[in-house]
Amino acid sequence: MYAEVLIEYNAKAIDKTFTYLIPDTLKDTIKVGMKVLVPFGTKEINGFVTNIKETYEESYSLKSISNIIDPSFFLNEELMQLGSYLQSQTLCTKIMAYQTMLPSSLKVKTQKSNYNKYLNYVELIDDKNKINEYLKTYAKKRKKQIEVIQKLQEEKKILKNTISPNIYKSLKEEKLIIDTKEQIYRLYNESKKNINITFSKDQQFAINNINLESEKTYLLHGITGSGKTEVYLELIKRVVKNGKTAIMLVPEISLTAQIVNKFYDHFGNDVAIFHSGLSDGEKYDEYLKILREEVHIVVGTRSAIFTPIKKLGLIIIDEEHSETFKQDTNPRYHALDMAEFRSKYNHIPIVLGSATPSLETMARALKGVYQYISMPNRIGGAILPKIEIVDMSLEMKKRNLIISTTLKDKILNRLTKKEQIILLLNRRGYSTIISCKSCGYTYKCPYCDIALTYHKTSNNLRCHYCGYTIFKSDECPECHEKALADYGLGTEKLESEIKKLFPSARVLRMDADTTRNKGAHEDIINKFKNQEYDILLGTQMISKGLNFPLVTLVGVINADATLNIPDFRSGERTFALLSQVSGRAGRSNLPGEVIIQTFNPDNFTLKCVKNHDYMKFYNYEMHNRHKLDYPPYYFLTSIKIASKDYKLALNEITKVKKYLEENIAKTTIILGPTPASMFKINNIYRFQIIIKYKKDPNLFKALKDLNELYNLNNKVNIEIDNNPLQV
DNA sequence: AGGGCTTCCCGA
DNA sequence: CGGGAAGCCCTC
Repeated sequence: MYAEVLIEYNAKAIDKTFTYLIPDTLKDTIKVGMKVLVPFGTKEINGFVTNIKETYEESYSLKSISNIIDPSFFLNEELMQLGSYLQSQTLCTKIMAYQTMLPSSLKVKTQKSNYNKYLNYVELIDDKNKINEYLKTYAKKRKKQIEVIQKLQEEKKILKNTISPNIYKSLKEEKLIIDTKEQIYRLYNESKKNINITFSKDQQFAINNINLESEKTYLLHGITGSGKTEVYLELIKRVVKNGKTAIMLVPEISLTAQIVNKFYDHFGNDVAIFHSGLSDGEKYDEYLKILREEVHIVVGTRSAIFTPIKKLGLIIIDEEHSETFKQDTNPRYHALDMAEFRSKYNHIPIVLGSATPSLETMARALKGVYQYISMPNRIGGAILPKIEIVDMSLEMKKRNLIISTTLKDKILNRLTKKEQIILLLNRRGYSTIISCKSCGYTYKCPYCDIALTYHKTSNNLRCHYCGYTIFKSDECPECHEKALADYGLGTEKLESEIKKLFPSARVLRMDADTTRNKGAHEDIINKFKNQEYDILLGTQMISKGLNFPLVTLVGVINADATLNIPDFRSGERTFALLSQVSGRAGRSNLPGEVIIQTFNPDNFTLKCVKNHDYMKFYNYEMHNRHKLDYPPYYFLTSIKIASKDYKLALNEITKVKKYLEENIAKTTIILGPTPASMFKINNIYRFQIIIKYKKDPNLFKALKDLNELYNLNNKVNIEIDNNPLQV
């Protein structure tokens, strides 16, 4: 028998299978989808079996597989097919596709001997005479030893580390005890509670209208606080009752903490969890629980879509609009795409949940491709917070650069009432955007409607989609003030400003810096929840799914920062973010209030946020997208060419454009080449082309060919991203 | 990817 | 002529 094996070097040049002989000793254990050790060139290296066959025709002589790395871990038929689909969609190397699907503890190059974790016990030997003899002989002398023996007679086994080392040693020397061990899981939770939920009308409607026997995709559009989680729990309960299993994807760890606890409460140890915060050992254990079919439910981030759970009955993607479901490094896959594959394979439904669905999803729902289910009311009759927009250009004249008078008064008011406050500071983009500090004017591309990026060396502003360029003038083209600048504010500066303004307030900061360590994230959330602090300030990570009943005020410091990021989706992102952060206010019987500070008080997106009007925003934004040929009307693909050699990169990207023009449909729009949004990193220059298409049967083949063309070129690298989120 | 083999350039 | 860097190509 022969095996086709992929070599575990992620290199385009060896992205093909090599044939090996299967030795007789491994014939019965080896399976497709297993990791093996093979001789390759001069050394032994990890490989991955993609096929097993009886015959072999080539003329070269074969080497034999040395060993199987771990026979209990392999990708099953479904996942092998999914891997191949992943490879074809993202054009990554074959080995990378399969590696992506296995937990990282199995990905390590130098294979660790064992991730299994055990508890060590001691037991008595199976020789009663010998034990009685000992008890008799030393009845008076060795009291401690006899205590242990008696305890062992009662309990059969006791933990090794509860016996003192000297006693253990002496009993072991007398050959009276033996060591035993039992495997344990690092994460274990049995705290299943009996919880009865009474569903709201909306929730009941949603549950009744999702057909668990169908193969449909549902959009569950429920406003913040409408109780989507309880719908998920009920659906999963029904799936498990039918003997099937479920995967639920969540955007990130900050959400996972609260959601995972809810799942533990409802399902106890029937849940496996996956997220990047787990150690390799923990991931290994959770994976093992699934392989051994000990759990029915998987909750995790993006990569949890690849778990080998059997009898899959339902896939849920919570916060469907979240961009974390698309991986932003190779392989650039979208979890929804993978979910659709598994839905078709298993003939099961997908439920997408969101308060602010992505435009793509909403468009499909309205077209009837997805089934649309709406939950327009908050549970318990809670009302949505009142949102007020504050014009910062008026505040500028009062020298209030960071906190407006309105927000300041409201914060003081909450502090005296002992209620809590969340302040959101938007992330700035990577590129420099020029705005007018007096009137809020921002330079935009007339063709692409995105903010122009400032290039200091040439003192001009450029669109990185189409290349449109204008010179930067000294004064604002709108109000003619000399107030054009790149404004930026970090969380640290905001923190010191807040402390200055409210010296008695207890302020907690949450951003990339303060959450670097494991568990720091949860720590901050718990501290704030326990009212150890009055004000929580941070970046977007504070906006997601957190439920703090005492928060009655949310302040958005600089709504413009996300609005002006040069990306056609910046409006959509701003709407989702601000709606979500607004949802943090007034989640109990205390009414909530939101203050949004901006230089663009008339911005349509902000007005829609203010009125909690998703549909109005949707229609407005769809109109823009239609006008400028953006998704969901067109699909996008970005192609980047990277090289240390500036001229070579420019040369090659021009060739790529020519190749595309000759090989893809004439109706397809090719934009660029332009410098990519991160043009020069580590002395590597990157140019990009953006492709907009509706239907192009030739495109995929052309991309595949281009990818292969550059496989053997080690001076130039090509990066292709289908449906990119950031362009 | 990484090792081995060839090529090519330059100094002696 | 030799040595060493640089490029090329193969790995079942």
